[in-house]
Amino acid sequence: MTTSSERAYHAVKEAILDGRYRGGMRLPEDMIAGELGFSRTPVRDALRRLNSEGLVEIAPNFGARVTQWSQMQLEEMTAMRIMLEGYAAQLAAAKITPEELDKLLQHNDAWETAVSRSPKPDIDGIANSNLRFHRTIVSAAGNKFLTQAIEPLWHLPLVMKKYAMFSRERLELSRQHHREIIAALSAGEPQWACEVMRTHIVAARAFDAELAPDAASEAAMWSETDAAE
Amino acid sequence: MTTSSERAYHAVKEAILDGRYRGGMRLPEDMIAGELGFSRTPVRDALRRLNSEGLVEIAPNFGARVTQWSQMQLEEMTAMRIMLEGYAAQLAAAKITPEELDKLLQHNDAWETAVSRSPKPDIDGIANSNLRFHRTIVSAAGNKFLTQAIEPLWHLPLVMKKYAMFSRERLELSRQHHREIIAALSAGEPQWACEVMRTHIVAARAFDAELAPDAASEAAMWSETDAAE
DNA sequence: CCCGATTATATCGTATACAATTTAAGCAGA
DNA sequence: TCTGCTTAAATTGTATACGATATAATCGGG
Repeated sequence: MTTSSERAYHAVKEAILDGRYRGGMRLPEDMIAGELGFSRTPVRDALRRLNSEGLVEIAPNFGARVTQWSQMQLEEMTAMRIMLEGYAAQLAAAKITPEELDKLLQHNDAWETAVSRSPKPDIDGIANSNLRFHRTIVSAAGNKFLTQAIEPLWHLPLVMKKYAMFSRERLELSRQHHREIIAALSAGEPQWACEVMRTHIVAARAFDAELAPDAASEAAMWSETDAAE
Repeated sequence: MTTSSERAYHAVKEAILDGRYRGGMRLPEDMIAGELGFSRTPVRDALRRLNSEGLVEIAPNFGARVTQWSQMQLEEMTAMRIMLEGYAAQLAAAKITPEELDKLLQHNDAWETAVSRSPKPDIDGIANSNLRFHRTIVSAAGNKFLTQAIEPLWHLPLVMKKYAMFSRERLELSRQHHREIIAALSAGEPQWACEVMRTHIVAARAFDAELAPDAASEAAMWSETDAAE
């Protein structure tokens, strides 16, 4: 049986990533405890854990609120992803196993299925399979500290998936990138893998910036506090 | 007044970095609480926070123990430092302020003083001023996520400072590196700064590996568990 | 003498109670 | 009406109690 702390952690995390708990919203321990049917203790554990992952911020004697990122921080996160995931792809190319490659193919199949669902692409499906795809590569890189450094940076795209504009061009380009990444990893070419991965993330950033210049900052900045005034 | 959780956190962290709590040692909440004069609650908070920083590992219904790193993980950590601190130096070169540069000079002065203390170098002084030196650069880089990713990687050199061999050559080389880093940052040369910083860390790794081939792994692997058997 | 089951101990997981602190509200006075 | 102080409410910080779980020790059988 999983502990209450664990379940509280996942429940709150999911609520934040789903957008039910929005940036800036306060998260009183009592409230969460009431919603989930636990006491404050496990909720406290969960909030502090989320704090260390950067999803919530805690002020002494005041409590937790959902982190809201500024436009500048969004750019900082992306810059980090480019560096770290590029490195991950490089390492993975040298040591990825057939099993991991197979898993990668499966996630990519799921991704393509979600993309070509009619009449509209399956946004949740895209986000989930995409995350698994990237996570598999980082895992294959086999550096525990790299994994820990990257994980929090994936919160951003998940929080913002609802605001993302997935044009047909963008999806087609991502599809090509995914396939080329798989090719580079299969071929065991570290530098190739690194550069394609960087391209993949940079291109996504460009689409976010050009197609929806304000959506990102809006999504990030929107706060419960502001709304109340 | 700082909270008990905060103080417990710093107390335990210091004990680990000082080597009083060694790798593999169990840290029962009751025991720590007794030593520090707190109840279990704040100690629990502290241990979970240290867990997320990687200094302790927690198993459900078993408790916390001080993390011990394998030789491979030590290498992974260093590889991460090379990448992240190189990037930090690059960013810092473009935006460091005169105040930060001044602070950097002060930490370097302190470092040189500690190095040339007679009759023997001041190991603690070296470790502390060195950490402040590096931390100032990362802070000047102005990327919050970069800071968070690097901080846990500094635990390693602090835990191992007592085992490190600081030969005169090594200290002299580090001195030159520090000065060149300052020069590159002053000149606002990102690429120069990045490469010197990488050199600095790689060189340190080489000294650790060559001068004391087993000390590192010994320090890392030595465990309370093993000793008891 | 060794091995498996059972009890005992140590430790954590969670709930709850109360103290401490911060924020917000209300009120008096200028 | 606005400012400053006092009071009230909300929320966290900490201690403690009890139940749950894993590890270690003990005991009986082979």
